[in-house]
Parts: sequence; structure tokens; C-alpha cells
Amino acid sequence: MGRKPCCSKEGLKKGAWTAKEDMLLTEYIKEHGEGTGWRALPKKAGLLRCGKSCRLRWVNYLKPGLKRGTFTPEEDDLIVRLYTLLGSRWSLIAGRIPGRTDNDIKNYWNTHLLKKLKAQGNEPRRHKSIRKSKEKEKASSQKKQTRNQKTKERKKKRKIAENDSNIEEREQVAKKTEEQLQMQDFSQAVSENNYNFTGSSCSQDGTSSGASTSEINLEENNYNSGIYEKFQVIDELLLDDQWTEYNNESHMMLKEIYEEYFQLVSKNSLSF
DNA sequence: AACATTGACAACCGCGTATTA
DNA sequence: GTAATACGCGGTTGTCAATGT
Repeated sequence: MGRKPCCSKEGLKKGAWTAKEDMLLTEYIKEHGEGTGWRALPKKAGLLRCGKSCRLRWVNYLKPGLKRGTFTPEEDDLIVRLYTLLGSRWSLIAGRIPGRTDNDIKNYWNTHLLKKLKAQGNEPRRHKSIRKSKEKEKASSQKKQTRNQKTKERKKKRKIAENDSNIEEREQVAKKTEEQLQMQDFSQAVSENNYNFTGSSCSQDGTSSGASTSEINLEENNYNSGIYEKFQVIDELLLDDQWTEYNNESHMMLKEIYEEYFQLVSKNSLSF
């Protein structure tokens, strides 16, 4: 019953992708297309990765049409507005910004935009985490605290290891030098005695359709409790002349999102 | 120069949902 | 209908580079 058994993760590679792996994945997808099932792809493409990892690499990095580099002020503004509107639904936001992935936007938000907005005193209201319970948040903050500690320890260890290997290296060099000197002596002795001698060297949808009705579920009632307020925010956004002036297309897009949002809320029979 | 901190971003993990036998 | 699995998403972590002390 059910689907085929899941892949064993044993022997699968993790960490940064190599150029060769990128090439294998790209070539396979070019030839067979994207929708052939991520689960079986790695084996068919000759990759020692899990399907999940392949999908992520493709979607976030290799897929044609992805924009790299700095975000434009228009993109910044759009992200901020969409965040205000949708919260951390990065795939939905990404679906509205051509060439950018959810991961991209998420990273950019966390490392640039949030700080920028804080500095301007415009920090957006934090949306309720979609999944996280308070317990998890607590655990997460504890993890965060130990993280710096771990980093420190890792660096310490690496330093020690480097030192050790340096010592080892130095010892080896010293040993080699000594051996070479001995060999030279020997060689010299041999040559002095007219013998022939030969030496040897040695030598790692985001589209709107993705917003199923379940995305705004009843568990999020707290989140939705501020929905009236949210609609006011949307109205403000839509009535913002400055915004309307410089980006009419995006303005239309926000209107569409407004419609979608309204429909989703209606489907969940939320009254306000 | 050495060490600590912060920034940046790719990649991983775990969960909820969709799909399938 | 049900259980098992795949898929997609958001949150988190790992790691290297840059910057500060």
C-alpha cells in the first residue's frame, strides 16, 4: 500500500555542491524536464544526493532565469509590502517577484531588509510564526545561544588541528630534509664512486495557486484575529499614491493579491 | 597579528499537505 | 477510507569572508 518505499539516506552526499554535480543535475533536467519526480532523479542522473537536495539546488540556484545579485529598490519595496500583507509566506512572495526564489528573499529579508527597516524605525509587525509553538521558540533561542559557543569551540578545534597538522608537517619536512641530506650524502658518495643513481619524487508554487485554503487555517485564528487591521493595511497600501505612481503594474498585482486574500478568508468563513 | 564578531548565503531539517496504492 | 510516502515550505544551521577590537 501507499507509495514506494523512501530512499535510504545512507551513503548520500551532503554539503556544498560541486561544479560536476551541478552539471549532472542541469543536464538531466534539460533532457528529461523538471516534473519527472525528484525522488528518483538523483539515481538516474548519477548523483549521490537525495531528491530533496536536488530539488533545492535546482530551484534555488541552477534553474534558468534566476536573478543573482543585489535587489533593486523596487524589489525591496515590493518585498516589504508583500511581507506586511502576507507575512513570512516566502513562496507566495517569491511568486510575485520574477527571478527571485523564496530562499533568496528569505535570506535577504533576514540579513538586509529587516535591519534596514529597524534602522528607519519602520520595523514591520512580526507575524505569528506559521508553525512554531512557544516551546519550540524557546528551544530555538536556546539553540541560538549555544550556537556561538559551538562556533567558538569548532574554531578552537580547527586551530588545534591546524597546529597539530602544522607540527606534523614541520616534522615531516624536517624528516624529509634529513632524509634528503642523507640521500645527498649517499648520492654524493655514490657519484664519487662513479655509480649510476636515479631518484624518485613523491608527491568536496510559490504561485498563488500554492495558496491552498488550508494555508490560512483555523489554527491561525490568532493570526487572523487582526484581519480587519490587516485589511486596513492593504487599503493603505493600495491607496498609497507614491506607490501607485512609480509602479502601476505592481499596484495591480497587489490588487490581485487582495482579491485572493479576500477569497481565502471568505472560504474559511471568518467574520470580522 | 590574533582573535572575536558579524554578514551573507547555501544547504539542511522537520513539519504539514498532497498523492497514491 | 487508510496508511505510507513524496513534495513543498518555512525555519534553522553551517561555513566562509569581511570587519572590528
